[in-house]
Parts: sequence; C-alpha cells; structure tokens
Amino acid sequence: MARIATSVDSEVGRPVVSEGEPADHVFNVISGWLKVFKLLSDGRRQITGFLAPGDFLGLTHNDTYAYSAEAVTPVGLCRFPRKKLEALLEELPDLEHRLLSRASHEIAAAQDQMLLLGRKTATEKIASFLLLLSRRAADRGQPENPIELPMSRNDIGDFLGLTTETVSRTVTQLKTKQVIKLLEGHRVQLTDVDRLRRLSEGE
Amino acid sequence: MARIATSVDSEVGRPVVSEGEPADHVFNVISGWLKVFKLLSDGRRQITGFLAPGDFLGLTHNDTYAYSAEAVTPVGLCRFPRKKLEALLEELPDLEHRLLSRASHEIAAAQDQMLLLGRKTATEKIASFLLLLSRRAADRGQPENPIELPMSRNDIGDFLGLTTETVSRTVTQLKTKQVIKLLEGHRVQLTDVDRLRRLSEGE
DNA sequence: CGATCCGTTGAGGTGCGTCAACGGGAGTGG
DNA sequence: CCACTCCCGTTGACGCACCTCAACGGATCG
Repeated sequence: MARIATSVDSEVGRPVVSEGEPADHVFNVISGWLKVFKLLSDGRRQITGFLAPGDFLGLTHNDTYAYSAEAVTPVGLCRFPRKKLEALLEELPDLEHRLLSRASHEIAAAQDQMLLLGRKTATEKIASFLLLLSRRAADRGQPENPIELPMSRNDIGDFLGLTTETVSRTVTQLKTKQVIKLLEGHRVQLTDVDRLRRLSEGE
Repeated sequence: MARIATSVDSEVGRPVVSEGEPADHVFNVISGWLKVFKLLSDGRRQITGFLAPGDFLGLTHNDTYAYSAEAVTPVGLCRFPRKKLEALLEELPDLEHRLLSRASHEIAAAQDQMLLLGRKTATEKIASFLLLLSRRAADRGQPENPIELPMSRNDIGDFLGLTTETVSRTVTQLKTKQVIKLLEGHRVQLTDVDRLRRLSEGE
C-alpha cells in the first residue's frame, strides 16, 4: 500500500474532504484528530464521528463524499487515490476482508450512537462519550485514563445532539459530583469510572 | 449460496435475533418487514432500522449480536449458518465485494439517521422518514407513492427518537396541511412531495 | 491593549415528553 | 348477535429538560 500513498498534513479547521465533492481519495489518519460531519441548509451540524490515528476516512462506494471532514488538531494523513486502492483490492482479497471487518465495527458504533442520540439524556450522553473516548484510547494502546479531550464544547455538542451550553453545564455537574476532574491540556481524569458507567445507562 | 440456506418464517412480534445471543446465523429478508433495535436497561428503545425484502440481517464480525430484531409483519427469511457463509467468502471474493458495498451504503444511511436524530425537529423527522420509505420502495422496484407504512406509531417514534403521541400529532398536522393523505391498509399518499422535501430539511 | 474565541453561568422560553382520557377495530366468548 | 377486553391511534392539559439569549472572564494573538 505504501507504493500508492502520499503523505499530507492539514491545519486545524481546514477541510480535508467536503460533502458533495468527488470522492477521489481515501485517507488514513497518522496523527491528530479529525471530525466528520453533515450539515443542514440552515447550518445545523451533526458530527458523525471523531477520527484518531489508525482510522480511515473516505471509504465509500459513491462517487462523491456524503460528509465533510476537517482537522480538530493538526493532522497528519496518508492519502490514497481511490482508483488505485480499488485496483489493489482485486489483488489482495485479504485487504478487502479487513475493510469489511472495519465497516462492520463502524456500523455497530453507529447503532450505539443512534441509541445515544435518540434516547439518552444529556448526562447519559456526556458520560457515554467520555467512556467511549476512554475505550478507544485503550484500543489504540494509549492510557484509558486520563483521556484526551481535544475537541471544543461546541464540537462535543454537535456530536451528542446538544448545545455548547448544555455540554458545559453537564460537564460542570460531573465535576461537582467528583465523577471526573479536568486536568491541564484538554485532559480529563475519570475519577469514578463505575459511577460514570452507571450514569451512562441511566441507572 | 442456495446450498447452505434454510427457509424460515416468523410471526409478528417474535424475536428473530436477540442482543447478546451468539451470532450463529445471517438472514436475508424474503418477504415482510422487520425492525432492528437496541434497548437501555430501563426499557427505552431505539430502532436502528426497518428491514424489507432484499435486506440482510446479522452481518457482524462479533461473536454475539449487538442488537435485537423482530417481525413487524409476518416475515419470510432465508437463513445461513455464519460459519458456512464465511467459508463461502474465501471462495468468492466477489461476494465479499458486494457485502462491502452494502456495508458502505449502510454506513451512509446511519450517518443520515444520526443527523436526523441529533438535529432535526419532529416535523423534519417525520417528513424525512416518509421520503426515506418512498425512496427505498422505489429502490426495490415498488411504487414510490403511495407508500406502505406497516409499523406502529410507537415503532416510528422509537426509530425517530420521538414518542407515540408526538408522531401522531405530527402526522395529523401533515394531514391537515394536505401534504399527505392516509389511505386504507396502512398506506400513505404523498400529495405534495416538494413541500414534504422542504419540510424534511427545515426550509 | 483591543479583538476574537472559548468556556461558563444565569434567566427565561419552548418543543416535546408525560399523564390521562377516549374511541374504534380486532379478537374472544357467551 | 352482543358484551367484553385489549391494543392502537388520537387528542388535551400540563410539566420539564434542554434550548435561546445574554453577559462575563480568561487565553491567545496581532
């Protein structure tokens, strides 16, 4: 795969892919964080996911992207021309198998997110989000506690279907209850993971 | 594929797969409608999708199902042992390719649904839902108007992140505005598709 | 040292949830 | 044939979780 890859960087806030543009490239995140989102015509935004190192961006079978993505922190990416990647799939059935496995995980994650968006309260949403970040950090071999929280309150709100203010208030509540503790450098200590887990499911 | 398939039926309300059970089978819907859903411990429910003929159920790379599914109408299914299906994938790379394509569409649909759940109003949700059913009926080669609406108000609510009452009230409003018309046998005539499309995006 | 962005906090409003009542259709039993 | 129950959809009255609007302080940057 290295044969067809180019390395690209992106600054914070700069679009990496834009909804409706030709889907010519697939990306693999090397470093930093991205957000993937969809917009309504009046500007309402839903972030459908945050991408961290190891995640793929732009895997689609349409000819245009169905979403936009931009950097949350400075980002390093590996870029593949989609045509060449598809040619490569013909030769390497195992690669396709791994992509299918990824896609299947992504579908499961999307279903969890639908449950969150449709049926959870603000507190449950925030608690679930913190636990999700912790779990994903562990999957990447990073410390699961404290966790990095590089995105803004606004971004968190747009991921959880809340406003900035509600995110802020709810985080403050968790802090007051001593379930979490805000640290330097956009990091969060989960001081009572069991309680957080119970809060995330409404018990 | 016919070699490894068995045909099974299911009555309305009977579980076809249950969250947490071993994921031993994959199903293909032959006739009727199913709902796929996840539950919270206190009974809150999110329906993540309705399945119609041609759709797959149970494609996962985990060893247990992450969701439950049951029949909305009497259902005919084609059942495949997952092990045998996976063995078949080794022989038929093209089958894997088609499954990946399906998965990619499912991810795109899930992202649309996240936008709906997180950011749309009740009216926008209902309008989007009716248009979705119309589009999917067309994809299956069925009339796109009037559409079939075999699921209950409660199911629609659990799909859209609303209550039965709000679904009922919102549908009544659309009826009063003469954007839709309820017909015999759980069917709905979309009398003003343009208006419905505008309503679905909040314009 | 102004300008901008972000997070926080407060006061007040509202869209949708909750609770309750009612009517119609389907099934069941006499 | 009616009487009864159950389930579903509808409608009304009311409440509340979250949104909206506003103000303010701290950090960053020219």
